[in-house]
Amino acid sequence: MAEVKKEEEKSLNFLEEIVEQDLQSGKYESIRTRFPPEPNGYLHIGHSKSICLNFGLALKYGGKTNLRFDDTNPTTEETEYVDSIKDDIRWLGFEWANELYASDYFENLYEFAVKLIKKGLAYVDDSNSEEIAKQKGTPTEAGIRNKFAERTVEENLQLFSEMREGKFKDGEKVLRAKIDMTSPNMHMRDPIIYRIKHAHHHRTGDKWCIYPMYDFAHGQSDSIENITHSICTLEFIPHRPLYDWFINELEIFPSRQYEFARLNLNYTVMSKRKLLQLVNEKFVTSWDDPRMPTISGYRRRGYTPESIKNFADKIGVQKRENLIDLSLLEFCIREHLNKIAMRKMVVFDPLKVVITNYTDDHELVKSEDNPEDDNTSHREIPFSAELYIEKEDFMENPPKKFFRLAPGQKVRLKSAYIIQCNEVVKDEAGNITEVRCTYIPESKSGADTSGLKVQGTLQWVSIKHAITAEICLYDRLFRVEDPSNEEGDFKNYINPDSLQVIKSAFCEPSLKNAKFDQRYQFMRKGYFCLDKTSSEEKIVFNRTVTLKDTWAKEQKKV
RNA sequence: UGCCCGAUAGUAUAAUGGUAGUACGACAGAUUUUGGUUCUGUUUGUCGAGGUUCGAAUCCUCGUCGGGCAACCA
Repeated sequence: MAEVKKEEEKSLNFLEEIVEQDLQSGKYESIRTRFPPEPNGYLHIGHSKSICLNFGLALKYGGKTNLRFDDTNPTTEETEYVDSIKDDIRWLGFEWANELYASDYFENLYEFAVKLIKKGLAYVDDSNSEEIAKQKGTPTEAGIRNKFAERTVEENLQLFSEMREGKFKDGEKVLRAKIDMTSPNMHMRDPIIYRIKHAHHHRTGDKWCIYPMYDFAHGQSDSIENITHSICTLEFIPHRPLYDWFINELEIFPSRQYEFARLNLNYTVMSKRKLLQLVNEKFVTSWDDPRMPTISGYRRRGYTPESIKNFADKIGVQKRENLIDLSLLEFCIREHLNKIAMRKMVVFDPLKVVITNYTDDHELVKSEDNPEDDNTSHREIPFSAELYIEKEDFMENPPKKFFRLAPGQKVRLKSAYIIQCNEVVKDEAGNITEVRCTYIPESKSGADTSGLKVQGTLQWVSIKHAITAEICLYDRLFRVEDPSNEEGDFKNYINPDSLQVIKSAFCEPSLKNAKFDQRYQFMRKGYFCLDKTSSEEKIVFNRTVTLKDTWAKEQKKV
């Protein structure tokens, strides 16, 4: 009962409302959606919003979703992108009903164009692109129709056929829909629907030298597939009258287009064109560079599909422009990783600690793999008289509320003993080279009879048992919230410190067996995963996200 | 200057003519063998002016502000 109520309280987004109405009114028995990427780049986090919407809607209401590649422009599209897109969708955990291509419909689309010509609603225009642009007018001035619009149906049929046969060069002729050159909607002013491109297509090869424009391919493809709800982003709103016009004149299945606001994330850019620049101009290493907002970038960085889907759910769906806080995405990944990550101890910037009263060679201490898990497993970690702790966890002259190690101060070494610092050793230049401590034997974790209470707990590694690894620390790629909205080139706002590499960090020995699909929390540091380049010879970790750090925040205030 | 979208805390998102709520963030506190997690509390909002109504975030009018539209791109 309580569950039902909860379900009711969760309100629908505007697309869900439309779907429910259409289902209740009997307009459709079931729905069909599609995700229509153009294979000219990798998918980014913005696409994941669209993917979750399209697949999510179908899943929720018992419909199906097609994956359809919008491949009508052979000069920018490649098979590499097709593969990466399929890979990313699968990784997110969605299954498409059919893998389709707009290019599957080239023959249908050609016939549609012929039908339009026969109805006197399309004509072949010999003007070049400058002339066409000029005749189109401006938003405030009507366009004018040129003499080619007066060609007869027979002439148009003949010329269009010759276009297909390859009798003309690129740009020599186009096919235009005959609609209204005075429309206040620029898209209705006799839009170009076919252009000549003697280019090799990634699927149809050299079969075609004319290719349909987006507006003459997308809606018709939706219609051919009986898509009931064709969901796209806001910039296609002015295309909707055209979308409906073609469907109406062609007398085909009436798919309907609905628009939502695309996702924008602060401190990043979200356009394939810009992302391609970052790759081509080597600001990042590749499309899946962990700093990239691509799905493959987030994957390599250690984000989970669950966290991204949860994020998509939390940001909601609306028609207003938005700029989402990165902190929400980070919240989503921390929330998931906190539950699943194995805890490990790693020291990035070592300071040597000598336990002067520890006489054994070493012992093994037990530590839980995940305190969030009631049935957590445990591992054994070697403890000895010579350890590394983090340099920043020691201060010779600490401020108040510094709960870490300092002369005379006690801290607990996680899962081991409480130690007290007695002596600071320096080199001739005055740099601290090691600190000498004593441990309290009765304070062993799990068997503490010392009665001591300390405020700080540190991670540590035994020097002679430690293994080393390279660690990549990532930060936001841009220094400003909205790089695309700043003056000048967005690349001027790249954060120069978006990547910091620690060549040799000291890790507890169990990380020797780190697995590619396992997520780790390096205690008090953040969440990490193995990079795809990692090998037995050289272990490489990527930082997915830091832990929340209220101490750092506190210090910033000072 | 034409047409089309949109406007609710810092950021998102609910309330569908009837108590402006939720999440993230921020701030404060409790708990803690991670300055993590968890828990509690606090803070801040209906773009403006009119109108309809017993009652308006919601309906109407006029403004204001933001975004989009003039690729042989999608």
